[in-house]
Amino acid sequence: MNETSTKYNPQKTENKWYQYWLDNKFFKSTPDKRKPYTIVIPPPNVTGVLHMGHIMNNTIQDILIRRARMQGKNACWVPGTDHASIATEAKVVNKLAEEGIDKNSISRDEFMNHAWDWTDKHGGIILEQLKKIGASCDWDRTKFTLDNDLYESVIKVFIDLFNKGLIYRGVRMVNWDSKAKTAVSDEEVEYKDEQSKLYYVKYKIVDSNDYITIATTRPETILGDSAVCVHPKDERYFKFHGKKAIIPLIDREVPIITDDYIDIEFGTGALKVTPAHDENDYKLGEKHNLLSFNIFNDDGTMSKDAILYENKDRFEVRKLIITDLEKAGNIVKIEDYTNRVGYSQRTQVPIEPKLSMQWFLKMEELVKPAIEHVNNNDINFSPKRFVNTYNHWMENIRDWNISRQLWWGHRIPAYYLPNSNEFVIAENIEKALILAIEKTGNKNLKIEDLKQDEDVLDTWFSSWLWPISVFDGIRYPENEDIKYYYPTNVLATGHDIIFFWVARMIIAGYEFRKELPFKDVYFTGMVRDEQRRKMSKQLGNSPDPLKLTDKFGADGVRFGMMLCSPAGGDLLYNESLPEQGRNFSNKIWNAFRLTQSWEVDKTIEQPEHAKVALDWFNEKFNEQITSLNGLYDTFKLSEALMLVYKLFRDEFSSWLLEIVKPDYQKPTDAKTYNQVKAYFDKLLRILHPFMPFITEEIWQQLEERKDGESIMISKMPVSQSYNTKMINTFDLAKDIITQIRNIRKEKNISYKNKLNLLYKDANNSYDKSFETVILRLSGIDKISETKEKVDGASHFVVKKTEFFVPLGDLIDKDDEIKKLTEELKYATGFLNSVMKKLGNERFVNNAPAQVIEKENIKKADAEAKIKALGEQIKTLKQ
RNA sequence: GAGCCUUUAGCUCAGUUGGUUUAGAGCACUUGCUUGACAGGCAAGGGGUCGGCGGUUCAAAUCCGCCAAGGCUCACCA
Repeated sequence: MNETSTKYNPQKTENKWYQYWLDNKFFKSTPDKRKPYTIVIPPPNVTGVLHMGHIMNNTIQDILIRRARMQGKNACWVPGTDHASIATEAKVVNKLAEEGIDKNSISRDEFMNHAWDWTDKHGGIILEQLKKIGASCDWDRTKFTLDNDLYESVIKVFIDLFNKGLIYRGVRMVNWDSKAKTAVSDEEVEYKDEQSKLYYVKYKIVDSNDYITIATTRPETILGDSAVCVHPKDERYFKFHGKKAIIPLIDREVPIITDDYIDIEFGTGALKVTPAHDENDYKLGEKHNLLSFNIFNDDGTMSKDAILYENKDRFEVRKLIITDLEKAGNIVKIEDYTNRVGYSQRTQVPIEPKLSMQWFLKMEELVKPAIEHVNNNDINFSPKRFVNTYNHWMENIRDWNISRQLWWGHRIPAYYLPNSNEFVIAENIEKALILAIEKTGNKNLKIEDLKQDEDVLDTWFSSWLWPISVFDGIRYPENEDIKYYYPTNVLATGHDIIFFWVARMIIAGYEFRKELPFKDVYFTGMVRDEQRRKMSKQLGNSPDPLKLTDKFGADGVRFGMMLCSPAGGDLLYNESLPEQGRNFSNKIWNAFRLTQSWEVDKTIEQPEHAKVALDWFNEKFNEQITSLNGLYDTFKLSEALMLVYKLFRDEFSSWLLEIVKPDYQKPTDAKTYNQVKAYFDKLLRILHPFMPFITEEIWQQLEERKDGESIMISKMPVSQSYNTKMINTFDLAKDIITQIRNIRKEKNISYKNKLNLLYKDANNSYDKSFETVILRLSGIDKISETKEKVDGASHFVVKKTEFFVPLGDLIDKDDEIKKLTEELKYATGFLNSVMKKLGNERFVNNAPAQVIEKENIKKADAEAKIKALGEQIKTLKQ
């Protein structure tokens, strides 16, 4: 009669329900009287595509937001994308290069047109992909960091910070990315250990035949040397104090200076000093007033100032100069050496320390409230340990280089006066002109005379405002949205961007709204493969998430991702995870098919076994809801899912449904049917945040639903008190059933052969509440009391009650004795461990009374069991 | 070099302020059952001296110290 497929088919339902949710505007949120629950998405790169990390991260957010919505809160999940200046610009530059267009040959405006074309073409694909996994974002609120309102917010913030004296411009040693041709922040540099060489090179001493030997890993920078430095106390070099050395190949005379920065033990104890291309050398240069030779061009080739090898790449030059130095007789030796080389996080080329003019944000004062409010738990990190990492960075914070030599981004609102380094800061050129006239007193200045700074701001300089700017709280601090939705409730993001983003959002929150940006931060781990390798395109170990959803269903994939992603821990992905999710979908589906197949006969009474089982399930359900809420509160989402999984699969399907399902081709009573349906409904609701599609599909079929009804706006079951005693009693019944099943298995007795069960209850502790359940699930005909031991019966003890299953000839005495002896051995061992405690005088004198009481109960139970087992063995042996 | 974290069954992890059976779950594995919801399901089973050593305590997977292995973050040794 039921033609529903035995397998759940996600393809048939997922798009349908997503569209239904959209059509009914269930994701939409506007301020009202309810409590808000707000999440802002960590904006993915606008031209990015969905990867496994996004699935995990956004599934977490969707779970939290769907639950909040069902709890009656006004849930608002704001989606959006990030312009990702350096990454996107690199993609556009590459694309232009493929078309034979050099970025340097076109104007800024032309480039921006290309970049916008690219963005329009590829942008937002990732948001469409998020819909496939069920993300319930309020799409009407979708933001992009280069939208006008967000752009203006960034500029406004820049001006504000400048006027507070926190932004300055200056020449500093910065991390130069010679591929993207821009400076990057300290955080954007990744250090890698690298096998390289340590070159020992001798420099001739002026007016002498003597040489001084230095050691360097970067011989190409010899051309930029302006001194040789030794430790003032290094006796080997006393003779060179005050002398000059000659740079090989270019014959430049440089002073030999002394400074206790030098490590006497390292290399030869003599250091070549290249102030323009090394942070420490730069400091030495400033201290000792050395010349600075900038020997590199912006693209990493040698500049005119290098004198030799002009326009050749720095790494090619490294080889060339070694050959030339060898020819000139200056190489003393070359050793293998492991050192750390900084790479640009975005372009993966080695970073070149370089002196350049940049804009910086002073951080020292800004971080103070951000440190305070994380450490006093106003903002709560899950897991807690990330507070350490956070503190370490915040307490050693350095000024933030916020300028980038790129075009794709928010252009720095500094306008230079004609032929001058003097500038004014203003939100647009018209206002800049007014300020410029004020500043110079020159009323003839025109807009054309002003020149805007060419640089754009670091991408993170816009992202750090995200929780505020998506609600337009920078431009309009008193608007209804920002007042209602801010602070947001929870941020779910990877711990790899704790400094880039999380810390800076907290700083911005306190600076611009005097308030935290979010109450909780849930740090996710990385998605890795089974060998703990990061997912990457090169390794080819990253599955295509959309293919996975095709294969296993979005619910299956979500289930797989969540089942073992502990907060902050890495997820070791393999395909068995979504497979388990798909299998569970089938399980739910088939439980539904089962209930659908029941025919209801309104004339029959509810049988006793169904009544007590449903009573028990009510208590069990409430107990589990209470635990579930606790897990949510502590962000233990994997455990929360596991709890729901077990509740559905074990308690509901394997126990409850097995008990209440009618006999083959028999009808069921109306009361049982309705109660089961009601619990099914409740279970679907608690499952919904994890598996939104299948729960909607079944929920819609479970009852007649009106158009516009949906599980996603139904009420989440709330925690209620529950009867622990009933739950425990049922557990004892489960024990008895398991024991009988074991006997059947051992003796190979089919369920078709009915058995009898007798119990001997000397302590009056046997609870009969679930007898009808025992009868039903263990194929027992009759349960009766006995005062005496029963011959020819299999025997077991649950709690303090002895049970006998008469088996007649099937009993093998030796087997039975062996089994009981094993049990006796365990019980005796257990009793011994209890007695050891109770026999310890100091334990009895010092331990709390309730602990001792528990031990006494254990002792009594064990003794009763041992006595019963012993007697039974004795009987058998007669 | 500094700091932080981790170490519990084959794998991934729980284990709440030390005391609810001489340690738990999921997956994997083994066995049995299954023509009446479930290309699977059900039932059961095996598997751990809680990284090592020492200490505190009546009581330690849990607290402290040392050691070992692994990981993360930060840092200017050419």
